[in-house]
Amino acid sequence: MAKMDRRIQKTQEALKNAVIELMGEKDFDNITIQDIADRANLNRGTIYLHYQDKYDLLDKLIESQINELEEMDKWACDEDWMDAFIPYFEYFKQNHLFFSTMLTSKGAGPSYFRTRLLAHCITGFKSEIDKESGKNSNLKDDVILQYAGTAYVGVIEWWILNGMPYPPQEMAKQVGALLERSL
Amino acid sequence: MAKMDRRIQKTQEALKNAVIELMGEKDFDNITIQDIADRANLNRGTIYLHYQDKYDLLDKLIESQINELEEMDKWACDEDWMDAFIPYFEYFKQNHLFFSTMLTSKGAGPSYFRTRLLAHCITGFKSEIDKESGKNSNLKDDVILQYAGTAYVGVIEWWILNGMPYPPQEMAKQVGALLERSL
DNA sequence: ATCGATCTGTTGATATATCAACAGATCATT
DNA sequence: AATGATCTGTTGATATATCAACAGATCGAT
Repeated sequence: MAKMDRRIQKTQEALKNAVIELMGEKDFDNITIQDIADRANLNRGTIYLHYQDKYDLLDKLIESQINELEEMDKWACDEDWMDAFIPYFEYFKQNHLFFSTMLTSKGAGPSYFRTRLLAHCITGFKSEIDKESGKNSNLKDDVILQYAGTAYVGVIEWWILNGMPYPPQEMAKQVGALLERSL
Repeated sequence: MAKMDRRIQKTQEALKNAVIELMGEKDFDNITIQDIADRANLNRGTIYLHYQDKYDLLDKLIESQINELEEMDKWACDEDWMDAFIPYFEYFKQNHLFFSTMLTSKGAGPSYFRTRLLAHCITGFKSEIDKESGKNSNLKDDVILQYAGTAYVGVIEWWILNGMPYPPQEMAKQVGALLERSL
């Protein structure tokens, strides 16, 4: 995601917010391209410059959100295991509308987003499994990853859908501690 | 203001908000075109497509705000004298950030905007002076208009700068009653 | 007084967004 | 089944926004 033309950024941002808003009001299948264009204050044709149809739009929106997470992976890497999660939970908080909408939406398959998010987390955890201390010598990587991944996603989901009852730092500390035990 | 290209609307809206924000932070003279472009998330060159310099920008921004008021004059015309002001005060409330910033700004001349607003109001009142009942037979139009205009603008200013302590309807009723006596 | 840094206003090539119009698809109603 | 209304995806002409680069102006610090 080097540098994108400002107009594309704005268009995508407007579309993202429009979709989030509309999905809060009706089922995704009942949302029309015209609705999205109107809400985003864009010409309908503009949408087709970037996407095939509304499903492709939703896909790519999710994709780009996941990509932002991947971007964060590169920066915060070798920090303390607890603090490493602070920026993530701050990010979740900033985009909580997106996450809560995507995690609860019924329309576009029962949370296709959840699946994508889980896959991303598992990929990210792969290189973090402790291979040295021997504590995992009897455990399969598959199992560890699935365990830690669903746990992590589950906590994120719980935190978002319950109004983010703890501050990001607290969540980062807790989740960091738990993940360190699991991996 | 028939129908404007969406892009121009968005650009102007972004610039308006950027200028409002920045004027809340520093003196207008110390604001750079680059600042405005950055805040509005626009290319600096784009500003020059529409304006000569930052002073022209401010002028035109004020101008367009006044124009919106003129647009409203056309619609709400022959209604009840009290209710006629409701949309105006709702409009003031919606744009209260603009009004409060423009009315307090020291940089661009001690409220050039106030002068423009007053001129607009006086123009609007011209056709509303009671010529029939005879109650104004001893009074000069000039004086009446200046009196009512400054009074009206003064109340708007007070209302905005004091956090809009009464709802728009209440303000419309009060101001409507007072203006009816004066004109 | 000179430097370096920033701001300014402008240019040209390019990318993107807009708008109006189109034909075909879908869907609800009659 | 026919009708009308809306949605869809696409097109072409046009308008606007972007970006990088430029030279000159301004200003503060050395």
